[in-house]
Amino acid sequence: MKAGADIAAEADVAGGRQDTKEVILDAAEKLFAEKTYSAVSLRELTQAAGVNLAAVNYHFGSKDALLIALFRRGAIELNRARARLLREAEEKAGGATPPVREIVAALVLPAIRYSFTSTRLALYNQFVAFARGDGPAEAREMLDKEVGHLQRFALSLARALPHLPQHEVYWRLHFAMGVQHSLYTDMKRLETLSGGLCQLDDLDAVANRVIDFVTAGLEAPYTAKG
Amino acid sequence: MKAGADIAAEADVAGGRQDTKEVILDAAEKLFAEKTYSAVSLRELTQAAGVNLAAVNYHFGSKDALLIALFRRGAIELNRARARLLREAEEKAGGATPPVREIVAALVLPAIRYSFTSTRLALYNQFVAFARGDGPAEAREMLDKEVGHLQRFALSLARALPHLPQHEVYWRLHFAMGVQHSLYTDMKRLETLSGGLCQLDDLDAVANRVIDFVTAGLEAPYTAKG
DNA sequence: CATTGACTTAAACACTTGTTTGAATCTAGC
DNA sequence: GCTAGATTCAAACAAGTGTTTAAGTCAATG
Repeated sequence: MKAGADIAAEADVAGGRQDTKEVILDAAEKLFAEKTYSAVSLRELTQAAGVNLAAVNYHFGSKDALLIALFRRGAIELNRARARLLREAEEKAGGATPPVREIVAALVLPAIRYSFTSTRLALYNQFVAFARGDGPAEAREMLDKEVGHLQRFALSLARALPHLPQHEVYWRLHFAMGVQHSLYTDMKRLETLSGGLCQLDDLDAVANRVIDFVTAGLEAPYTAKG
Repeated sequence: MKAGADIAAEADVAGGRQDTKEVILDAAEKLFAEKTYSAVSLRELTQAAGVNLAAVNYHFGSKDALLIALFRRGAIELNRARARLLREAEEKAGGATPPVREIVAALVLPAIRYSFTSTRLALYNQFVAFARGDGPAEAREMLDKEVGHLQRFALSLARALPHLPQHEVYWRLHFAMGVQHSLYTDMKRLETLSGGLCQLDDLDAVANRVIDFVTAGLEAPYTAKG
């Protein structure tokens, strides 16, 4: 049985090999993003991580549990960063509503940072498919909690865009998430489309681009039908 | 050996059972979208399609070849529809450049239609992962050809948005594709986020929403850095 | 130093995977 | 009506899957 894994986390960091649990998570993050959760075998995964085959089942219980732990690690960090930025923007605005552009920045910046430093976000869709499919109820609950975090942004945007009906705000927030997704899926397509002209190199430039696009989309005039 | 499969395609349509090849493609389209290419076994797939286990290998050669054929069927139809709409918009504009909004409509409308009638588009990301991963060169070539079709839209948009440098046009076209993707991935999130308020029910309304958002994003002022 | 408990390891387990086979069935064409 | 070729079918195949086991290693504790 395991026990002190959490306490003795940073056992021999300088020694070269970090905590096994985290080594596995890192390797899984990379491989699941490159291929697919179900396309990556535990043998391939553990070999890439440099750990024994049984390590995954020992430390996480099962392959499914590994995916859940992996998603949890990423979701917590991401939502924490988003919430902090949104709070800062709200404080800066005093009692008033922050401008749309700053709400968008709070929503989008953490994800953009991840796009530059890791493949962490790329497995979101994988996890959704897993959760909706055969995945356990625990996975579905995590997705629901994820939605809960987005509600704060929906609220803020609704206040900043009073000319829009509530459901339109939801739709446009959804589209904004789609733009965000485009940063860690299909980047290859953009690179070949642009002949190598467009790449994830300058974080500030990319961030500005995304924020410009999304802000304009959110602020677009509302053309109700007939 | 097979031979007359293509000619005798519509053998007994009225009899109840359509061509086996297409029954398999339809079932695969549905299942691959719901779960994942590698998460769907041939046994599950053939059972859902009501055909024998060996039918896939007989008609397509392998599971991989089935995925490729599936993607090809969808890509051809989609690109054909897009190209037609773009051509019509250009003809309507005479020699001049069509307005951004109509270019966007040509790009987006066919995909939106598919989102309402089938799960066809949902496997795009799956296919990308497959092609970049262990997939055969044939798959990668298909993706490149896909990019080629997008070039026509990049060109049209560049003409309609002369104030933007070329690479910025590419980026924004990329974002537009991201918005499009949001229609067939994560719709569940939007539904729970909005408490069931937002759904894929009224095609024209959704189309207008998407076109409004994307057009505004594309036409956003260009804020070059430094 | 011996012992405990967390961790690692190699081997085996039961099971599912995609694919192949060879016989059975069906369908035109002479 | 019979033959030839396309299609279907049940059964088997080899390879790979996630998981479990039991022996082994190691560091800290008493």
